[in-house]
Amino acid sequence: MKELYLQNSLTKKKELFKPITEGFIGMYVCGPTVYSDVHLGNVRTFISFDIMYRFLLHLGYKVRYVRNITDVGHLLDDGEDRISKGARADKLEPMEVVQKYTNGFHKMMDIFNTHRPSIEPRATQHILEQIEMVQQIIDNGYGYEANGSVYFDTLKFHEEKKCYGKLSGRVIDELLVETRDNLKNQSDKKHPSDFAIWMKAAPEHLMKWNSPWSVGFPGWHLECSVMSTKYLGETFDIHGGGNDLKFPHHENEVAQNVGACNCQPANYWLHTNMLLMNGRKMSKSDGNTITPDQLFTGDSPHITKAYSPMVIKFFMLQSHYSSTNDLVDDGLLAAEKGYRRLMEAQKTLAELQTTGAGNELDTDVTGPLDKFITEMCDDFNTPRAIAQLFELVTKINSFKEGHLDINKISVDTLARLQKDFPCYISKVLGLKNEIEAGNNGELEGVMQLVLDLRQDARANKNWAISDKIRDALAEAKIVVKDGKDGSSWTMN
RNA sequence: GGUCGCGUGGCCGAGCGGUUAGGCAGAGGUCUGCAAAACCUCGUACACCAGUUCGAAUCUGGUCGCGACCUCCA
Repeated sequence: MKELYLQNSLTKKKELFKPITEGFIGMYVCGPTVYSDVHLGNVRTFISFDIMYRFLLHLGYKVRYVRNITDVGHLLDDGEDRISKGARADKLEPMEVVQKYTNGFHKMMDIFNTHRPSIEPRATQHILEQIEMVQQIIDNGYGYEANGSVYFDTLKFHEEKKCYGKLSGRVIDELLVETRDNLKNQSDKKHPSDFAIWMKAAPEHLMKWNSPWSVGFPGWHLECSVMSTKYLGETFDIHGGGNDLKFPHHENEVAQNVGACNCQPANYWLHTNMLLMNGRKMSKSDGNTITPDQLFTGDSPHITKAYSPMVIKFFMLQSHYSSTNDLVDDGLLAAEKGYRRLMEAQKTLAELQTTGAGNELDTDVTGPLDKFITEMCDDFNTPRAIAQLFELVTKINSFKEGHLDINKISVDTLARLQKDFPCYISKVLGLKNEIEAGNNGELEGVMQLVLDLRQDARANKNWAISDKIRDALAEAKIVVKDGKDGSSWTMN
């Protein structure tokens, strides 16, 4: 199997990937909290992990991809549960809220052509296991109960295990100082950096369960520790999430797992970077935000036109997952053209044939093909991998135009190109050909007739008729291109 | 305030000690009835200042600017 290198947040180094069990990979990614419509930033993160999942499958691994749905315990600043807030706002039962936005999330991820995870567990389905882990943490001496809530003892944990803050680069002494002001209204905690693993519920709280400590609900960080352990084991291969989750969420997750099982949950931690818009983080409060639907319809002051899901996805893949990605109209416009050129080349490629008389140009084709995989093996470098695809676009077009002699590549090489090029685009990068999708059989027949008539006019040098047909079609968003071997058309 | 990261040609965006990133836009050319498309050629960019080095966008220090996290966020 090809060597794969990953940038590991835990060690802050790029490392050769070694799975725990040869040929198998366990991957856990923190999923969304389903209390409102999906944010575009979520979309980028989950597209990034989908690409990783797809590529690992392509390399031949058997991957168990677990991505949770957070449906309890994720609190707002004022301490209110996000789901409860959504329930109040929409006048729904909490579980109706969860279902509504889970459905919406799935629909959006389908629109962006991502795979569903192998397992998609919900926090509320794992209350028993969460209670068990809380008990384990208490038994190991890292949890303490106060007024019905249970807290994780970060100071004791750090004194014994010396690893609190390793993932996020925090120093526990600083954490104690920094959050001192917040201590006043959280006096149940021994130390300000301690965090709740079980919370006693107020009487009006909508979602609560019985436990040895109180009628309450689990802490947000706990659910991921529990569900990753349940489905992937105490130690698994890859844990992912947005880099805004590094602290406190992932740091606390590590602490809980080490505290409960005395082992690191994941060998490799991967963090995706944020999606920006016009150079600033997307934020609802200052209007610097855009929804997927607004992008699809063009209904936003930030963009000049509508963009299709695949164009948006292609735009995102042109930057590396660990870099910020700045969503700007010019960038989207450029991505749209590049994406179309890629799709056109795919169509052109399907029609190429070679006699295989020579093989002088074989490496021109196999080189970029090989390099695509090499780049992807280098921490999923999609921008560089896509650059290799464009090298091939030029080759494909040159073969078609006759600028390069197609008979100078072997039958096998052309066959490989015709198999791998579309495979990399659709299977590895998950890009669908939206241009093709707009066509249908009936239109195909009509267009053939129209182009035949126009060809007759051209043969008679009747440019007036010929141009009239072309202009009228352009009005209907159909672009006619006159090539050497007749005319072709595409939907614009 | 603390921690971390970033500043690349008109725009997006890779690279992270010597070798063309790539896409889009722009200029010239080939082809074509014209156009479009396609192909070929082209710009010689790395915030600023100082240092290390035979050699720096890439390493070190400083300056300025931006961002993320520290409190809910993918």
